[in-house]
Amino acid sequence: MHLATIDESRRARAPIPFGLTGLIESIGTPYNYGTEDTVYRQCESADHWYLLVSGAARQCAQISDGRRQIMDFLLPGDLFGFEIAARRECSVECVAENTTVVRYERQRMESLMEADQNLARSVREIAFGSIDRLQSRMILLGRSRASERVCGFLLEMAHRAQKTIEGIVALPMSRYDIADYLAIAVETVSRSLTALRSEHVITFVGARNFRIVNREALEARCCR
Amino acid sequence: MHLATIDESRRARAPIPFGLTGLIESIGTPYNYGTEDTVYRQCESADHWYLLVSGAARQCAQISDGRRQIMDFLLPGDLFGFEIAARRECSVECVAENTTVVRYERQRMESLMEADQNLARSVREIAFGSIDRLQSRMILLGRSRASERVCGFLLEMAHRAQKTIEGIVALPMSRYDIADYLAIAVETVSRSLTALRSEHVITFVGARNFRIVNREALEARCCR
DNA sequence: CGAAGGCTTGATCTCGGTCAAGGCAGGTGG
DNA sequence: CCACCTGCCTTGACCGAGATCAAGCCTTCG
Repeated sequence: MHLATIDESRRARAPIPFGLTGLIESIGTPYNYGTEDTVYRQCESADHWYLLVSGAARQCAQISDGRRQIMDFLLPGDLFGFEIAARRECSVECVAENTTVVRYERQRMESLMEADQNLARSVREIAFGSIDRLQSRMILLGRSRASERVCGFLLEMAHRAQKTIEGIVALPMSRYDIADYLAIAVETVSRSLTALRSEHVITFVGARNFRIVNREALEARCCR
Repeated sequence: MHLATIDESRRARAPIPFGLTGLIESIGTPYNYGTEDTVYRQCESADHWYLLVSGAARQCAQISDGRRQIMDFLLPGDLFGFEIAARRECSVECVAENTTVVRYERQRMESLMEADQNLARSVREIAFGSIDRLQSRMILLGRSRASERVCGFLLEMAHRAQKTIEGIVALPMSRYDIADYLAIAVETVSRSLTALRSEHVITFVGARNFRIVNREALEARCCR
């Protein structure tokens, strides 16, 4: 039931959240990136907020042992970069070609929120929504098997992604990214996907596109 | 470095956050609970915010397989219960005798925030702070060994707890609660604690109180 | 005193991490 | 056009951390 929560709150804010549409031109600055480009790095000063408009990115933290944890994948409509601290906790790197983000000065947003109660409430709700999603993800990381995480991930992507022709869902990120998002090994991701394919739950169109063949089976495998 | 983040943001908001001190009398209603009492349950309607004043509580979600995940332990000064959804995602149950919370009507807080920019900003910062802490916890759950989790937990408790005489730190919650918080088995919690004790990193005063003997060793074991 | 719940310890088993290798597709240079 | 390389993905074999099962201990409470 919590995986559903992820999707609902996600869907609610995509593709472009609240009244930001009008703000994009007025106070935001658009930027364009390619694959593997960095929007910002861990420990840089955190004085901007961002809105991802097109493409995809990953938000990740480097662990001291060299591995990394991907906190979230950022898709069109996602607002990100509002740390409370002065420094970035995570870096944000693009995973898709031609990724566009709009950047807003934090100070300016602050004063804008003072003036505009609707904006203030929207931002608050986005923050609370993030908390809900993070809690759901905590359950996923804490209390589920590797194969369940993969199923949950596929359902999440299917729900968030703009559906293309015939229900084909794109996976813009690599298997390595998926592994670091779900906190399991690449090999395990691969094995889980192979299992789902050989049991006709999903099919693949190349390595980076899939289609759900048996949604019931997929859902049954994710919540345990 | 992320475990440190947990502590910092935590300390910043305890014992009583921002200007709520004045609000407690004016618009909040105090409630008193005993051990195992429920403040609210999963799926109840979510139209109040709460401030924990004394005692301790756990915020937890029930998983379909019967297990549970404890999202957070609530200690004095913690504000909780701001779901975006209409229904509670988690239940909150007290773990200590004589736990006091103050309840605020959400509607009333909303309108108060419209009037008081400082309050609005404070709430926003609390929310962003929660996000930071949740992300740190995600790293903990995703990318660390069982023994590291236990060490991190002890350090967190030592930092949050009001220090009693001679650096003795109370663990108000049971081993089962700790296990569900760290997403490991009770037996593993017990074994890790035993190991730390037999290596003279900590000592116990009864089962529910401990003292850090060798802080360096404890810190070295948690961040990997 | 006995019962119950919390805590600890031991024995066993299993999921998934790690190591190793091979397949496949796209890009580059001869 | 083919050979080669490189990066990504998949598959297999093995092993270990930790879950699970089982049992005993200690404290508290009726």
